Amino acid sequence: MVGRTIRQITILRAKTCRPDTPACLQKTLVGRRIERLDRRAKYLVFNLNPRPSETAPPRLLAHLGMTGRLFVQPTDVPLPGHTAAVLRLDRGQLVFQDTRYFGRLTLDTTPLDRLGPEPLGIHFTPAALATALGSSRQAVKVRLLDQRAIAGLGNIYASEALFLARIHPERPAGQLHPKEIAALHRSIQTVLSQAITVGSTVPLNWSGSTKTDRLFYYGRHPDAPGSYEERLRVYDRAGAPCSRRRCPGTIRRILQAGRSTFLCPQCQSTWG
DNA sequence: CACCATGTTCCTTG
DNA sequence: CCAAGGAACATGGT
Repeated sequence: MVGRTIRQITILRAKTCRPDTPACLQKTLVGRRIERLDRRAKYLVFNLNPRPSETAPPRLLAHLGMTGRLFVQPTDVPLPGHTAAVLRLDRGQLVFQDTRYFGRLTLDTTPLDRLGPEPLGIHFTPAALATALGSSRQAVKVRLLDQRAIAGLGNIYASEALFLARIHPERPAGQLHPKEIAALHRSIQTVLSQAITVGSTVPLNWSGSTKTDRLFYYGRHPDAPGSYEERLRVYDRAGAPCSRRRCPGTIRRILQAGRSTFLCPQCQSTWG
């Protein structure tokens, strides 16, 4: 997409670009060239070329929410159901499809200012994690989902990281011992790195009959059952035996801040 | 029919 | 100040 110019914009769901308006996006983006793509937390950042009078180049933020998909397709291919927005380019069109409309496509970049450190960035050290956890009495799992503490960790990988670190999700965040913080730090990086590796090995193929799409799945992959499955150890595995060697535990599901948490009560201890 | 869902922000209440 | 809970966004799978 880098180097292409936005020729036309169609917003089919006005709320997708809030707090902006479709007209604002139209005015700001049409005729603009995409100079660079960045990622910050779960935001995809489109850096656009500035106009002569402008000091700062505008940035377009995309967040996929839970069901969003972003892809380029030829202009003569019909739009899929639940298409929220279309950016027509020099060649092809960028489609933002979002079944549940939790996603965003906006010029409002203020969410970036509130984000904590990137878990795979150089600033994310055990000390940085200790700072992020602070002296909070909040459950560590809930804390890990706070994007101001750590940027880009979601519900699945929060459970996975705590399982790998053998830390009970309900432990108060501020009461973890230095060794546990070090283990959690390592586990977060391991879980995310492995997920990225798995994702990057899934072949991308838009042509022909296969719909292999490099998306992440926690259940069976729709086209390749078993072969490209993510290997999640606890998430969505309530009732299954713990995958840790010689652990007799059973994976349990609990609710924290309205979200599902999965854990093994046997090997994730409640008391450091 | 009921309940659940990979996310984030904002608001109210205690 | 902190923490918890609900709402909002809205659809589809089981």
